Amino acid sequence: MASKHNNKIRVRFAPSPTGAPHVGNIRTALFAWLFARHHKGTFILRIEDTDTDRVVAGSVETILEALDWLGLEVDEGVKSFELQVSSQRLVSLWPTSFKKEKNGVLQEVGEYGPYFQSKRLDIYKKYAEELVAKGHAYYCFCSEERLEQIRKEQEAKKLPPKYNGHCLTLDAAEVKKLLDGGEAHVIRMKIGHEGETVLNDVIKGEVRFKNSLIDDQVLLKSDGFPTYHLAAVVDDHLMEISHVIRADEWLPSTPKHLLLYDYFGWAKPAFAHVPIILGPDKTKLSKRHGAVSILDYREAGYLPEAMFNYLAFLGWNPKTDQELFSRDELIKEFDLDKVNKANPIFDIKKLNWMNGQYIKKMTANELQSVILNEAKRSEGSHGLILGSFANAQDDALKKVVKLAQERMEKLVDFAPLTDFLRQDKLDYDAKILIPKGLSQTQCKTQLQTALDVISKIEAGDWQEEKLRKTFLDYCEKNNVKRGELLWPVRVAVTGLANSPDLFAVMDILGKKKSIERIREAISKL
RNA sequence: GGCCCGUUCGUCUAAUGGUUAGGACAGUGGCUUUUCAAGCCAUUAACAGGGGUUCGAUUCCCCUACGGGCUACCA
Repeated sequence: MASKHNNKIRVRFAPSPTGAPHVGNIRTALFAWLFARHHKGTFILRIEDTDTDRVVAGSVETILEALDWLGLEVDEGVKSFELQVSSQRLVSLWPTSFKKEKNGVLQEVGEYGPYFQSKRLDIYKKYAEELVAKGHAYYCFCSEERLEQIRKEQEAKKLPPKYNGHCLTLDAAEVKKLLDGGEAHVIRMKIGHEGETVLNDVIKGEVRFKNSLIDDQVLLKSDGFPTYHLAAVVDDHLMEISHVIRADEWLPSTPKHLLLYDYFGWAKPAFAHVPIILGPDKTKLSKRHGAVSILDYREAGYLPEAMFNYLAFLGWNPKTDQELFSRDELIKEFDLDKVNKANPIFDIKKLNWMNGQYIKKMTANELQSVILNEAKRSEGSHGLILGSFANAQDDALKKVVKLAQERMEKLVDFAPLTDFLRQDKLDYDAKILIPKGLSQTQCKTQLQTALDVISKIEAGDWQEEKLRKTFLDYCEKNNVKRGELLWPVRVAVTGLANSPDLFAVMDILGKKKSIERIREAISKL
C-alpha cells in the first residue's frame, strides 16, 4: 500500500486502561515495536480511555511498567519518567534502575498530542460534526430501550442485528428542534448499502465485506466521548500512523474504518491484523487460563529476555531453525510478512524451557545480580526468591547461585533449590540414606568412613574439586563402589533423595557443618 | 443465526506441484553419573475430509467439517 508519509514508519500501541496489561496485548505491542525498530520508525503509546465506565485507575502506570520490563521503549506519546530503561544493563533487558513508586508523573512527549483520547474530545466532536455536514453521519435520538427492542425483534426474525435507521427519517428541522431541546443523542455513521469494502491486509491479504451488512456504527456517544471507531481513525490519521497493527478481533470492524477514511477523504494507513493468542483450550487467552497479566510472569520468575523471545515466536518465526534470539537479532529479522494467519496457543512448557535456557546462558555473576535485583524489587509481597539466603553476603551467595543455576528454570526456583543449605536441622526419613544393595549397618559404616576421610582434609583444602579428588581417590584405592559411599554422604549433607552435587554442597557447607550433618545421619541409623 | 478469519506431529512451526514432510518444546528410550537436573544420542508423532485442476497434489480451486473472532452509546 502506498504511503502518504514518505515511507516514514509510525506505529502505535493503543491500549485502553482497563486493568493490568494482558499477554495478548503486549504481544501485539511487541510486534509493533519490533516492526518500528526494524524499519527505524517511531513507536507511539496512545491511551484509549474513551470508555469512562471501564477505566481503572493505575492501569496506565501498569502498562508502562510492563513495556519497561520488556524493554519496549516508547518514542512518542505517553511516558513515565519514574521508569527508566537503561541501555547499560548488566543483562541486556533487566531493569536495574527500577523504581517502585507508581505515583510518578505521566508525561507526554511528541508533537501530535494529546495522547490521551480523553483529552481530545473537542477534536472528535468536530470531526463527527464534519461527517454529519457531509452527509456521512446523522444524529440519532433512540433510547436504549428502543435499541434493545429493535435488537430483540431482529433476533426473533433471525436477521443480522443492525440499527434500523429509525432516526434517518428525521428531517433537518426535527433534528434541530430535538438538539435545541437538549435531547440525548449520538452520532452514527450513515453507511451506503451498495457495493463492498475491500481491505488489503498486510497479513491476511484481501478481505471483502458487503456494505449492506455493515451497521450504522455509533461514532460519538451521548456522553460526548467517541467510540473506538471514530477515535482510532481520527487519531491514526492525525498522528500520521503508517501501519495500524492490532489484534485479529478488529478485522470485522475494519470496513467501518476504511469507510470512515473515505468519508473524510483521507489516505489510509496499512492494516496488519495479527493472530490472537489462545489458551490451551483453544479459546481466547483470558483470566480462566491463569496468569494473563504480563507482570504476573515477572512475579513468577520469568526473565524479560525469555518472555520477549517467546512472545515474538507466537505467531511469527524467522523461517529458520534458530529459536533463541537476542533483541537485536529479533529487530533484524522481524517483519510483518512473516507473521502467521492462524492463532497460536500459549504453551507454558516451551516458555519454561526457554527461560531455563536464558538462565543457563548467563554467567553466575549475572544471574546473581539478576536474582538480587528481583528479590529487591519484589521485596515484601514476593520476597521469596532468596529464601534462606536473604541476608547472605555476596561471596557466600556466589557458589550457591552456581549450584542452583543448572537446575533453575525460573528465578523463583532458587529458594526451594537451596533452602536445605541453610537449615539448622534436616528433616528426612533415615531410609533414604541407604543406597540400593547396602544394609543399614553397612550404610552406617560408609558414613563413618566418610568422617575418617574428611578428618584428614586440611581446612585449606576444603574446596569442591579437592574434595572430589580426595573421595574418588579413596574409593579407587580401597575398592569401594562410588555409589555406596557417596550416596549416603550426599543424603546426609543434603537431607534429600535428589540434590545437587555432593562436593559442591560440602564446599558451601564447610567442614564443621558437613561433619555435623554426617554425624546426625549416623545417629539416625 | 449472520459476517469474517483460520486448519502441517499434543504444542510452536518449516518446506515443496514430484522430499524418507524438516526443526524446537513436551513424551519415550539410552548414554553419562554419587542422586536429580543439565548435557549428548536415539525415538514416537502431522499434511482435517471430499471433490476437482494436473502426468502428479500437503502445496492451486471449490465444498464440507472443525476451530476461532466479531455481531454494544466496550475496546
